[in-house]
Amino acid sequence: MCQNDPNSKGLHNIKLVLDNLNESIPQLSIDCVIFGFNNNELKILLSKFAEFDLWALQAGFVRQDEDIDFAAQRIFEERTGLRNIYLHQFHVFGKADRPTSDFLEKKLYKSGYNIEDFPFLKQRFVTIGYYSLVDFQKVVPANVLMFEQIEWFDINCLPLIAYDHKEIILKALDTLRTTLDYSLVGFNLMPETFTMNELQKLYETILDEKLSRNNFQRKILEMDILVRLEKKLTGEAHKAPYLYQFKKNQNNQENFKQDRVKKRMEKEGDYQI
Amino acid sequence: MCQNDPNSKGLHNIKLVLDNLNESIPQLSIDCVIFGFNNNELKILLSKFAEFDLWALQAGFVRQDEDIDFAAQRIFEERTGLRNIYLHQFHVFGKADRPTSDFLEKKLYKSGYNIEDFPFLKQRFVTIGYYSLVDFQKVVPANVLMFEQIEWFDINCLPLIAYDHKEIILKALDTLRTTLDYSLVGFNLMPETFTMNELQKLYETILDEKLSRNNFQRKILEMDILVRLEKKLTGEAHKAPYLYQFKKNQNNQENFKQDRVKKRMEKEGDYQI
DNA sequence: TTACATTGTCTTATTTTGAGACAATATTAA
DNA sequence: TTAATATTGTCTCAAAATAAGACAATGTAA
Repeated sequence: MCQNDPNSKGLHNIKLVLDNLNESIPQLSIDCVIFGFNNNELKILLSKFAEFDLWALQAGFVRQDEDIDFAAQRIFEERTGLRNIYLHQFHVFGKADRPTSDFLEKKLYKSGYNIEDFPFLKQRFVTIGYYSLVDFQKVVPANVLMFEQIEWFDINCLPLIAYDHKEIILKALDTLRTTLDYSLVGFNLMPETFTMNELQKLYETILDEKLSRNNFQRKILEMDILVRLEKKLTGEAHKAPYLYQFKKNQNNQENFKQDRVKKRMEKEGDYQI
Repeated sequence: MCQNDPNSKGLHNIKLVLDNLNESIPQLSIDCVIFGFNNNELKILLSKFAEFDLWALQAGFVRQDEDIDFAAQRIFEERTGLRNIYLHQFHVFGKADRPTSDFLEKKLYKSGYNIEDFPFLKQRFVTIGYYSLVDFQKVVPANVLMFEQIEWFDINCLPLIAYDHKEIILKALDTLRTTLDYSLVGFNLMPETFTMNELQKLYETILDEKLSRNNFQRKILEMDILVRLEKKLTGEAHKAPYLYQFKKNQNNQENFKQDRVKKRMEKEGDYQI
């Protein structure tokens, strides 16, 4: 499942990072929060630093001749193998006291590197957060640079997270929840075919709230974004559910739309006119 | 109305820009889109480059020891005199071909400067867009750096705009429209007291659509965010409207909320569950 | 005093949402 | 073979929200 190039692991790849940095905009980075859905759990893809028990978002830099959106695509593609997936730029994190990478210092020193060669370890970076929604089954996670492991983690069960990436993850999740677009999120996170119940579980997981079965089905079908296929015989002792598929063409990644706001407004006693 | 320090105009202030840049994160800038409402027109505050017929957003850089949000506040305060106004970070613009400041080159050369001293003129900057909503009457526009004029422009009647600032303005406007929060927008853009009709005009202007008078009044009053004051005798030949005021305390700038999304969804044939 | 334009509010029809009910049905147990 | 069971697909009806029309109230001008 996981393509690990043995040559692209460990701290010796710090040179590659340096090379990347020299061709990139200084003190600016990109962090990708990659969401997948599997086993009724919303997951994100994290990479483990070689020689540290620390996990981080899929990150990289912006080359001098590169659009920031393209840089995000490149970083995303390197780690997932997927192309043409919409990445949504959701927030810039730029506190003056953002954590730096100086935890690497000691190990680099031990490994015989000259610390003076890595001034960026102590520099504050401003980072642009992107998130994406992917079909869990289609991703082939790949290690890059100084990471030695890449894995999916349940959003409710995260390991020790590097930098302020926990905050970035929470902000991405919040943005996903408050701007949820029903057709787009489902389209990207679900496999080819699925049952209505599986789809409902996805939205319940993202929103962290129970939805009523009858009304969910009615609304989704009214939206006219699904094709009903044959029944799925699950082998279980009850009526077999239909399989569904998202209608093709109709989904336009560029046309990312927001939603899910009214409900929050109402909860807070506010609503629109 | 406009505080113009004669010492802070013209190209000779390019040195100040240089000083700022040397203490700042390279190739990263901040652009503030400042919205005001006056005379039933939605306006933004633009500054004119000295010696050019070119207008630009209120922009600046992020100091090495400064939060990006704080930098935006500082830039905003310099130009408006206002403090503690919420600035909403809405998008990062980072195309590889973003226009640079090289149009300044010729004039700097003529003025006897050494062009080699200004390498940043040809560098691509990534810029973070912020927008804010302010009470038109409270702003005291001030020139800074190499700008010689600062003025409000009707959103529908803009002058020649520098860089890609037109695109940034349109994106800010789009964000304002699609995430409109009724209580917050009104609270910030309206003067102390106003009539219901004036408030309705504001929303109609922002949304660029006509709203029905009866339902607007009902909904706004149901939101319970206004205090009704005495009537306003306008001298016109009809029933006098009441004056209103936003309830104090109740508005929390940190708690910026989104709205206005459902309607757009519906127009596009999509809606939430 | 009347005419007029606009305001504040009420009413009614329509649409949307929330919640319960029930028949249909694939499998298991008897 | 039949009954029991759990889940599915759909319908119904009440409640809530929204849209649109109507009308009395009222400052000012004629």
